[in-house]
Amino acid sequence: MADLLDREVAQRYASWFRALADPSRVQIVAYLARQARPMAVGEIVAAVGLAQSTVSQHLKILAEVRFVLAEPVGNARHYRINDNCITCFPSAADVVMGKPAPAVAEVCS
Amino acid sequence: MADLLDREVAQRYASWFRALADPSRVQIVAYLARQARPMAVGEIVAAVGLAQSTVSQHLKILAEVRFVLAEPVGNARHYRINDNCITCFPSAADVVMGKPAPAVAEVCS
DNA sequence: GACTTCCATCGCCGATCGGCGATTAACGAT
DNA sequence: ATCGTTAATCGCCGATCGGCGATGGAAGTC
Repeated sequence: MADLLDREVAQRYASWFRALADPSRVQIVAYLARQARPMAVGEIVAAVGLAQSTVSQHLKILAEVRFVLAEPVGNARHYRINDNCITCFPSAADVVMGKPAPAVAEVCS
Repeated sequence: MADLLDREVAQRYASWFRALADPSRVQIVAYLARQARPMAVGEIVAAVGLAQSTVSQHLKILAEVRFVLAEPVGNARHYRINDNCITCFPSAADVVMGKPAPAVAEVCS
């Protein structure tokens, strides 16, 4: 029981993985990660081909774990990838798979 | 729409993330990844402190995506981490976060 | 054979999920 | 003030999840 991953850490990582537990959300995050500029919701809707309300709900889930960040632009809202997650999320995957924690970065703010 | 991640790839990755979308399963995988030898179900039950049926169900989910492998040993069943996942799962996290696919390893058999 | 041990499976429960259409709210333009 | 436009929220649905106790089956022990 000594080398059992701390429950709070496990819970945080699980919340990250749960945010990507849906193929549409995986596509949205990967899509935003590949864009140079922040994208409006309508553009994401066009890209993934789901209803606007559905995409909005997915974006809310992704924003709650701060995988994506939003900024209001006039009438619209632009979403972009959170650069901190680009490094800290894969490192979480490393930790789960047994590699020693790579220094800091545990919390991607 | 061009740089939208392929749906099938997104689905496979989502199934991996969904397998770790629960803190108990994160603990189980991390636990097995840190063990030198395969562990019996009873040992895992003792480590995580859940009912035996619950742990067995979690192990089934983890085995379905081949994060863990099982081998019968006499009366018992020993579970161990799938070494292929140690590299291929974090690389999936990299792909989602926009890093170019690191060569092969896409499928951790 | 009878008995124990180990684990998978079943059935049940409340809770959460993923999808959608409809509505509401905020903003820009006229 | 009245329109469009954009996006968040609401309410509903069926489906899945996570937990448990109980049952069942396979392998070891006596």
